[in-house]
Amino acid sequence: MSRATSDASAARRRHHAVVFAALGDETRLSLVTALCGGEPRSIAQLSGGARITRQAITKHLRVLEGVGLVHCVRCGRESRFEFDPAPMNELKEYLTRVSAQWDQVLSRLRTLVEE
Amino acid sequence: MSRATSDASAARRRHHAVVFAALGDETRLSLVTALCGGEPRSIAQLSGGARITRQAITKHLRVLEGVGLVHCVRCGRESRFEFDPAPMNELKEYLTRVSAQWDQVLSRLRTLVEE
DNA sequence: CTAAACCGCAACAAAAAGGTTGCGTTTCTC
DNA sequence: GAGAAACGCAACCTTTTTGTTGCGGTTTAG
Repeated sequence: MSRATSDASAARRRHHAVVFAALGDETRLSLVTALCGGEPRSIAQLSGGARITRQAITKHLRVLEGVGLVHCVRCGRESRFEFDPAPMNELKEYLTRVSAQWDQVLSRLRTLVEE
Repeated sequence: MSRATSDASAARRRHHAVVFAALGDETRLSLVTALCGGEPRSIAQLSGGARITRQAITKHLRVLEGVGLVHCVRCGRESRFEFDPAPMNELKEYLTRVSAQWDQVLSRLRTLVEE
């Protein structure tokens, strides 16, 4: 494997890691759940009912925005956040690749045993 | 939704969050990549070539083990770690559910526009 | 116009994560 | 049996993350 290729795969891995990390928090996962229902929601709406402050919710939203899981549209005095599925699809592809590789390992093992 | 149901979904979300968090680190993602290739590897093997200490690698492996992504078998004087795909499959299902929900949102939106 | 709603920024504190070092134990190897 | 290899445990440090509070700036509603 060339240097450029390994650099590229390292960069891809790093990117996957930050997206995984963004989803690696219960509060942020709740926000994703709330937003993937369809309607964009303001910060006030999203922090209503939460047991942490609006500022904390805002920080979590900025983390999600940072990896592209949501994007923000300023609308008058409120900031509306909307879900974006693209990063999740990347993760799904990654998980699928790993699973496929593992299945291949298992089938090779089975073949070996049968011989 | 009943109280028991919302508790259960909260617990499920919490579980997903910790698995996501386990994958949300570049070093741990490298370890997963190394282990899903098939052969179980010892800590010494996995930390050989890394630029961090064996102890740091050990901690990361314990995190992965904590969410079931790998399991450890003591083999003489060495601890061999092996990949386990189950938690990744759970995440894949979760991502699929969210994507499906989002697609439904989009198709509803399209129907609304066409009317 | 005034008050309230919605939000951003910055400073701070507490907790968790990531990493290192030192040391002791068990297990091979010669 | 002695030394080396592989590992676990625990203390410690540093950085990042998570959350709060206070304040000021817009935008909306009455």
